[in-house]
Amino acid sequence: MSKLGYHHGNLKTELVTAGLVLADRSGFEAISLRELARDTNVTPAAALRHFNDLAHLKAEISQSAREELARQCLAAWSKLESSGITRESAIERFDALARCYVSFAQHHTNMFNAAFALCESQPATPDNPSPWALLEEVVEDLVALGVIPKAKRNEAPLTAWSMVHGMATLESHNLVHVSKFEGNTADLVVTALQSALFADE
Amino acid sequence: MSKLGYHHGNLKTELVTAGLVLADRSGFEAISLRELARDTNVTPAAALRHFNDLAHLKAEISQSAREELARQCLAAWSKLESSGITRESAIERFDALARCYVSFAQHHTNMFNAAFALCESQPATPDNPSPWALLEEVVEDLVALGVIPKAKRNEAPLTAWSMVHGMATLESHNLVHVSKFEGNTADLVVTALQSALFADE
DNA sequence: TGTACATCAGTGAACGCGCGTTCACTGATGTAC
DNA sequence: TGTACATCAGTGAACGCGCGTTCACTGATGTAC
Repeated sequence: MSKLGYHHGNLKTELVTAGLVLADRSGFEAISLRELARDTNVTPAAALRHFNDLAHLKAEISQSAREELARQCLAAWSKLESSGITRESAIERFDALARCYVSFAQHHTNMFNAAFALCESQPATPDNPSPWALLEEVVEDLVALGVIPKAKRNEAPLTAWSMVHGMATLESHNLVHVSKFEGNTADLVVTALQSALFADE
Repeated sequence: MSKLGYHHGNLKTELVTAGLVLADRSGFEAISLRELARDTNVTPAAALRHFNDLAHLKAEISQSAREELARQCLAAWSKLESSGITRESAIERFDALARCYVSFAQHHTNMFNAAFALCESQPATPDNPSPWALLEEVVEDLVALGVIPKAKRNEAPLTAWSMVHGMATLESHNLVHVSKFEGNTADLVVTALQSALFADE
């Protein structure tokens, strides 16, 4: 929040933000150190005072995209009418998470690809919030409430993730159009997962 | 097949092959025109006599990776003992396809990523063989044999693809280890899909 | 409160590099008669 | 079967570019006394 002083004050954060914006507009591959420096009105070398190299910066940008995905899912939850820990509310949250994940890939294709781009470095801190953590959480609730049988406890989160992530990936790569499917892909995911995971009764 | 003459004779094909090898070794992003020219003992400009630009060449390399995936699935089918058009044999083929797809991503990570990398161009001809076409084929068989109910005919292929492709993607991005799941991911996919798609009886 | 000084966070110039693509060219191949 | 000639598929040099990273530097900030 510093004025027009010599010191920027917030450069590290702004570099990541600029990277997210650039990735969203032009794709994760378009990110370069010099472009980010231009976008933040700073010398290229200045950026390297906050990151070892470009790879580390890109890793944090990718993380930031994952966190944005998780934040959108949280926002979708907060709009739900039901609450508490009933079966209905837990199922509703599960569905909302799956729908949000898929629709994020549909509507923010570049950012979704950035979120799961291959990176040469690892971020310094864990994702917060984390899409995977949200999924684990809601699946645990469903197990606790008996919606998902205890026998499936270990496998259920990964089953759900691969289905959801798979459809999201197909969406973001424009591969759904390869199939002639003419329906709502989020619905497809939700019903398939309910058949695969939920208890019969 | 020409000798050491001035004309290469097979350059177009060899460029794609060299690209596939390079992608497998160093990743799809490592592909450059000059590197491929070096690998085929040819001048960079020579490559551009066969492709408009690097983007078109990369698109064909990516296609070639998809075709390799499809070929491996076909090879897995040919090893199956059962044959004919019984329910058992169709289910076996379905399972084998899912397993092969996932295990391809596990064991040929770079090539799987190349197969579904984002490309700026489209290949000139359709994939042959095509992983998606194989999947459609076997699902159609399962519908015809009543293993998958007719009501699910339209959605079944995409459901199967997103599950299989999702797990494969998670494998190839080393994300399965984020979950603490300690089992066979191909088994997971197969059982989940059977629950989601197959008729109850 | 003022001052000396260490540390922090930038500048700006320069480096070397590999890249995609272009161009005029030339040797090899294939075809018409 | 031989020859003239068009076409094909390479060469090799050159272009301009944007890149990541380095370095010595300097102005701003914060701290000890």
